[in-house]
Amino acid sequence: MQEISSDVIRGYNDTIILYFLRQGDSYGYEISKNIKTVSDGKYLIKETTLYSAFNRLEKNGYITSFSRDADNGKRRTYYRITDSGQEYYREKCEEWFLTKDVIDRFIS
Amino acid sequence: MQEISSDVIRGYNDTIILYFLRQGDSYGYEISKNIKTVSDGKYLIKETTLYSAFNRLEKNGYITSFSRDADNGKRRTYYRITDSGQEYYREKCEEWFLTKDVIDRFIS
DNA sequence: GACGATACTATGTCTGTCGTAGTATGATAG
DNA sequence: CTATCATACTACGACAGACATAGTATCGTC
Repeated sequence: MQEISSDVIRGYNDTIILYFLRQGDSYGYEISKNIKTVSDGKYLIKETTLYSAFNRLEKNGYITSFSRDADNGKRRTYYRITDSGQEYYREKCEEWFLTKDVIDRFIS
Repeated sequence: MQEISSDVIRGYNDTIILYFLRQGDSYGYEISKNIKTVSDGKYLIKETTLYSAFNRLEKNGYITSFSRDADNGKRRTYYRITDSGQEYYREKCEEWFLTKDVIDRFIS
């Protein structure tokens, strides 16, 4: 099976995470499963990539985190998107359209 | 002016260079100008990025290089795409379509 | 004779991904 | 009742590619 480019995804992991957080608070494992589902298994994010993205996003003020006990008795770290994160997501979407258009010119 | 994502381009600089070499032998400065033209000035590749890409491409056998005196009396390093480079270009185009499709699912 | 365009090379920094490993809990199977 | 799997992370270090900065050298133009 042909693989997707992790060097391209690189620029959009933060955006992908925000995509899910826009739909409601979530946590690492769930987002990881959702990415798999939405991409039809074409993209499986690495745990380390995911959690370091959470840290970066929080440091930049795009998300906030809080711990909460889940149904299964486990303690999870949940993440919530901030207004600034919403704005960042919108900007990245704009950027994506432009970038896609430019690269398309070099593809035949 | 909205910028394009260098983290996305990152995965496609080699492909962009090969795009031009498929049209004929060329050299650094010319390719750099061509990238600017084709992208309508939206993407200006950095010199260091360009020349390190040439080195990588040659190391991987996707291009060969040779020196030749240009009209203006200057000595230039020209690059030529190899069969392997042609194949690599085609693969990267395939990959681009897949990657684009996956990322689009996370963009609204 | 200064300056800009051309045509590079060298070196080091930074960012994000990823490999590897480890910790800890709950659910499930044998 | 114990092994294994799914869940839910954290720590650490390696690596690749982009890029900042700087320097070299030639040619044409004013």
